[in-house]
Amino acid sequence: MTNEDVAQELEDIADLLEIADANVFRVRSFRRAVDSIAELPEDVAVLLAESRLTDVPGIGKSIARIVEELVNTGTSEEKEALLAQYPESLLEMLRISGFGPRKAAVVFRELGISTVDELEEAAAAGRLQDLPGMGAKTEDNIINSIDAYREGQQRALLGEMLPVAEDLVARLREHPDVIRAEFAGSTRRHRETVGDLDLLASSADPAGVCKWFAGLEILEELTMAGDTKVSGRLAGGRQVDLRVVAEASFGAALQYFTGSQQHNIRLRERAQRMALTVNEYGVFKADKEEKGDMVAGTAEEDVYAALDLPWIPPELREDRGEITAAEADELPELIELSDIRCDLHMHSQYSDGRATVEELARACMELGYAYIGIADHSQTLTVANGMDADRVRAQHEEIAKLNEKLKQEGTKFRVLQGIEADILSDGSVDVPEGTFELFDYVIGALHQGFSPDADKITARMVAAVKSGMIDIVAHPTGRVLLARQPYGLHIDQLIAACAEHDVALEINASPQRLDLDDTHARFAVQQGCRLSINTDAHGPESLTHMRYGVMQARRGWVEADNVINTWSLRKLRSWFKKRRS
DNA sequence: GCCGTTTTCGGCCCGACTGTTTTCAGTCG
Repeated sequence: MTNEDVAQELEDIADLLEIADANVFRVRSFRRAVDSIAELPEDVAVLLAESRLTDVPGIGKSIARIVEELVNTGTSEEKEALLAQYPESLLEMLRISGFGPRKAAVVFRELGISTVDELEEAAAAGRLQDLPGMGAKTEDNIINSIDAYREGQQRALLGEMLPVAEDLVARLREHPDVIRAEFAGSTRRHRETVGDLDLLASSADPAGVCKWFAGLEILEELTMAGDTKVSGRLAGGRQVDLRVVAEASFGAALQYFTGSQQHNIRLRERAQRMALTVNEYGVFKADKEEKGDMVAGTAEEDVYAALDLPWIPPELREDRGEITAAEADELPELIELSDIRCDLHMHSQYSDGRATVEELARACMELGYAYIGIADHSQTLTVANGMDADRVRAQHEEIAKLNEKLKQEGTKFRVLQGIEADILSDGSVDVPEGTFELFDYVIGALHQGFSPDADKITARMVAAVKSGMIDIVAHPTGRVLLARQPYGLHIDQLIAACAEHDVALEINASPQRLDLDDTHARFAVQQGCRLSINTDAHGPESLTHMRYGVMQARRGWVEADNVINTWSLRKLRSWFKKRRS
């Protein structure tokens, strides 16, 4: 059972407990455990075997016992007992916006409704309006929400939503009554996927701005329209929320709406201990004499300062120890896009890229890089026009000529020759016979023969790492966001091997991959691995995806020196050389 | 159910909006 499976089972229990009207704090505990397990870099089974599970924040004896039961038997008594009272199909109903556990319990108890289809039918037939707390309007909303749900309300890629958020913020800023505007939420935290867009503005006339925004033609549907808050849906069903506050509260509101929810809960608990209270309008005194006195609110930095903390970068605000680190003044100095001096994984026309080597080089000079590496596919990957030995030699000559030309032009920009070599089913590396010496470096990658057997895949990759043939492991888990699960892989073993043999792990910056993810990147650095952030571009236009790779690295607490792309060409070359000797 | 620089018991973040209510519960973030 994977961590994801365990988290799902615990979430089911939390949902069922809520339907069963259990203690709200008990439910909250389960939800906290779900989050903790979902983002664990290590396998729960490993933690369990080493009795380290209760070290995880939010997991105590009871939940640890349930996890143990799940890992050993695939189910738990807790869940079975709940399923004896409520059918599992009720859980799907909770996905319907505006329809929660209370209403689910009522329709099941009163009318025996247990599926989304039955719910829709009952709402359409007007059978819900006699139930307590429901009326004709409720039925309309349920029908609309079920439509939206069926449209497929899955999360969207950050790479798709960030440009939309940037555009909407620009439009807000053009409004004459808007003082400041930003996007917040998971978009500002640069999460790899985004559920909805959270926008924030300050104004002396919040109601006027809300009214204007509610009338924008890009909102295909309006779901909520108050004097300080507007919610609607974009084409395609994506939800957008706008909040408008007074300028004096902008910093507090930005902090609040950036989240994450767990991070905010930790902050507020801390505020309570300091006799303060935090909400989206500011930080206020909570003790009797001065109750309500405002301490901070205009700037986000001031909110943290009022809580005796340095400002915490949004990417870290996930309740993963950032508040403790901030307290001790031990926040990482996160890598920035401007630290990146090269991109080492891109494809030219020598395999499946659209541009020539020179076009890629010129585009990267424009981006301000000091050098790049071309890494075309190897011969086994015929579908991607992988290079055989002859083509490797031809490319080698072309790159040498280009470097000579660049030298003549007086620039120090240089092009390295790498290769994205397939790691074959026996763990050998597909570098064409007699060409190994030509390459400045080799990237190892898995593209075919995905076995369902995690042990096999792991052994194959570890063998390649141990062979001394590869310098970087490309997109280590093989996942494609919202499309393909990672191949089964014991990533802790791969990370251990990379640390031991000084092989870098890639953070593939393609918005569809972002592989490694944030928690694995952090774990890899903790284990002593180097990382390499690369775009895997197949044309010049996707070279700018580098920013998404850097965002993911920042979420993984990664500093510039952990990433080989921040090194000078001289330093990187000597590292490659040392690895070969 | 979890947790501890007031605590091993007694707390647990905070507010907007909606729809159904005559003062508030449910849902959401």
